[in-house]
Amino acid sequence: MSYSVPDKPSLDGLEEKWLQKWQESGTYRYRNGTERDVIYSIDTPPPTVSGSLHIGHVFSYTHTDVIARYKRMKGFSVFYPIGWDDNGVPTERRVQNYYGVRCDPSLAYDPEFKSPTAPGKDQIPISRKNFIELCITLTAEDEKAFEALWRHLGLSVDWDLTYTTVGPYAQRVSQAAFLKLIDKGQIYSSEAPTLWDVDFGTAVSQAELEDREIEGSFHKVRFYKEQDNSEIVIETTRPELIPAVVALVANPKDERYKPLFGTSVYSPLFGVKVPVIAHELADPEKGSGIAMVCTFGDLTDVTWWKELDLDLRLIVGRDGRLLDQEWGSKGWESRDVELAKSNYAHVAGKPIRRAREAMVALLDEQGHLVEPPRKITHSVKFYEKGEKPLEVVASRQWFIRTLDHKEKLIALGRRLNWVPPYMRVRYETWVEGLNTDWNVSRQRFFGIPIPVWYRLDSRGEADYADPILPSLAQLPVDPSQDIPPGYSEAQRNQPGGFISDPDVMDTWATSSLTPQIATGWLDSEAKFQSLFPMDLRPQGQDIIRTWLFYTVLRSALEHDQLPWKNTVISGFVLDPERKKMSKSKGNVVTPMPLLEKHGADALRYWAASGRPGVDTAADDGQMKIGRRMAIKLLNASKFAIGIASSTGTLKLEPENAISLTPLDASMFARLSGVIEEATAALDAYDHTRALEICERFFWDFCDNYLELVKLRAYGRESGPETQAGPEQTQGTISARVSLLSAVRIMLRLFAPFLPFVTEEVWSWFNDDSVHLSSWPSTYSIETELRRSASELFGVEDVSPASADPGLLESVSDALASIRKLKSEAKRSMKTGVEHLELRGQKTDLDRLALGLSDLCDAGVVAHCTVKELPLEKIEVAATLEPEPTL
RNA sequence: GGGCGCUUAGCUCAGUUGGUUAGAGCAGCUGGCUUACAACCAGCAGGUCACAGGUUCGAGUCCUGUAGCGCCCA
Repeated sequence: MSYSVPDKPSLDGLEEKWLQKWQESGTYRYRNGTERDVIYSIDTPPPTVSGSLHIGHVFSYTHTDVIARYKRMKGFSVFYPIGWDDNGVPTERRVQNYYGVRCDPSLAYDPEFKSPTAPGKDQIPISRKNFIELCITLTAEDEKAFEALWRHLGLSVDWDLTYTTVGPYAQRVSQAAFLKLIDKGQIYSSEAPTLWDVDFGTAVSQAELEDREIEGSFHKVRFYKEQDNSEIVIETTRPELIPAVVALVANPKDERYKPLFGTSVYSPLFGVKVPVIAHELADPEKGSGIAMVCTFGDLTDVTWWKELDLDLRLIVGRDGRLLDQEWGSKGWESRDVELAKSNYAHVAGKPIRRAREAMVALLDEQGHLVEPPRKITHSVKFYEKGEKPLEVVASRQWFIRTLDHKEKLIALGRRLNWVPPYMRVRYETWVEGLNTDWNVSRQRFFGIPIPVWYRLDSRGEADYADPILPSLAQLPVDPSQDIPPGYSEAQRNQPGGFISDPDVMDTWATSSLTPQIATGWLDSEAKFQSLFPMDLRPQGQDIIRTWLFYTVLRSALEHDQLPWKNTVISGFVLDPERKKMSKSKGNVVTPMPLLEKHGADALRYWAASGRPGVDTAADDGQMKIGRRMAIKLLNASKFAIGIASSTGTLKLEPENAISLTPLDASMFARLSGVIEEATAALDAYDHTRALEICERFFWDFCDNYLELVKLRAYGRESGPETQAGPEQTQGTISARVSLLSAVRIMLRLFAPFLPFVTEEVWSWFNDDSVHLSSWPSTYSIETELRRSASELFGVEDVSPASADPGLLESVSDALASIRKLKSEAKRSMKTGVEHLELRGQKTDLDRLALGLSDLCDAGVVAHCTVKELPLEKIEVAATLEPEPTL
């Protein structure tokens, strides 16, 4: 082995150099293992590539990479893929904004279509197929940006395993899982009231909801009793829904309304007769205590409609406008049809807000409004990506059964190892609070199609109860393009023929299958069994209720077990002022400039200093410390390796065996403890503690151990009085062997955290990659010593002296005392000490004696004496050499 | 309204099952160009562990309550 240590080591250029070498030599390639217990498989979060790259990605992906690198060094075959989440609404929205287009499914495909280079003022309508092509083009671009970031950061993923959530394989998995759920009766379609975003034109699921406080108004509105036309006053925030009223409800215990239960009232403006009914969900404290039930204003209306078996009068369309109605026809009876018609004409076709204003004006004009509307703020459900309150519309949707499995899902959650453990609570409260099955239909364009067709009868009515399914071998299918078995294209949309399900799946319906997609579930049973259940799911706390929950659900339904053994939940990254980052505040920190400024190792150091689950600020200071750490590693290693491998006139002839000095042995005794603690911390996914432990040791190694041994390590080869004796020669040999071994071990300890600088230093005196070396153990210290002894001196027999872990510390303490004396005297550290007196108890002094010559070297002590005194700790007194007179 | 987490030095954070005098880094101050590193080194100073009770021989740590901050769910 040759040693090539640069004179002026630098971090510059390390990243380009090593990224290229790792890529060329396939350092991180997954090596197929067959035994499950020597494989470590990671279910990496596929980032939404249409989303912005931000510092939060660097943070949590670094945590995962530290674990991946650690496990690789521990000898596991690490399965570490990455995926791109290209699916769904974020991509559609980005394509719309980027190209200035919108999808109009009624248009025909235009193969000649060229997207504008910049968005124009008005969005250009294009066909679904053209739109999807743009989605694919743009996501491919976005993936490159993400990949560049990940590579720059030094993530040790195997890029050959990359998948996407809209690629052909993901489609196959997603559709196959869908069909299997139909087989098992765990998925069903139904025409049901559904939460609906009118802008996006799609249904949304419970997991995508967000409560927001918005301004609204309470309107006191008169209804009229059937018996005597006397008035009864209700309060509502949704007066535009009065045409859709189907009942009034009050609490059964409410004395005010008890006499009315079972009677009927007429609605104002439209004269629709509706029953007054008791139901415990009616809150006597709210408004006048009696509520108007409409189909549908909110989810409570849905509950009442179901439980009380009420009529259905739908008036809100999917575009968020009031639908036309035929007053007087069945279901739209009125005691004054003409009045209803003329009043409804004022609101029909209008969007919700405008309809509301018009309705309030009508109520006021015709004397149905008791008093002017009263402003309130109230909590309303929104789609998390939406801008308008959700409406409830009736539409056909596919649902995966979740409510039936709550108990099982909670039990599974308790078998998962959560880091930190309290994150499990979030999962449990979410599962406990579920109130609807999972709606997986989305009325969007870019996504994985729901793989079913429906037969049309002779009148053109679809048979939804018995859909036509493709075979598994046929997948992936696009029902809007592909033809069901036994039919021809000519039969599409024809009576007696078929129609395709028009919808795509919820993004999460695919993302919840990342373990199956990544591990090749449909490809190779052997491969799948060797990787699944996976070992680790790292992810953010914000998607416990979505990604984590859904993945557990799918695994439970498909495999009847957990999808992984461990989950590590990362906290948020806050801005440098410890405020939450958000686009609207403009305080989002982008990672690339930081990577360029501080370097990947520095950024990784910062990330690794954030514990799982703990919110961490994007702190410039911490990154600087990381950079300093990397530079220190360069310098200290250069020094240690340089001394160890130096050749001079000094003749170093080891005996048959090399024996370490007590001080050197003490250093290794401490290092051994560091290895044990760091290993235990990483096994518990506490990367921060592992880093702290190693860092503490390293800095102490530099400040004390290196200073103590450097003269001895050089060897006294010059000067008349310092003719090296055999003992001194052995001391020099011990120091050199120790320095080389310690550096090799420390580099391996830091390798998962600082992959670039450790690899660089490693390359100075090793032929292989530090990242494919083994993680140190107590046992490997001996191996390392033998290796160094063999390389440096051709001797393999190293007998460590009986190690006293406390010796290095007590010698270091004594050195600190000497430094303090010099510092207080305002003298340089190289100031000579004419006479040093060590005072303390005999046992302490005897111990110190084992490191005394090193202490005197480091402290520049000429003469040293000891004095036994009953002191708790060693104390020192020193006579410094006189200040030079100028 | 319910739940979870946090509150320790000017700042950012450690602090294992309760056990000497509560630690580190940054910032500050005083020194030092010491041939690995001035992007460095040495030394110093800095804390009523949010507050109030309780358990205990002993509480930053366990229990109860209060306040503030953050997040999740209604």
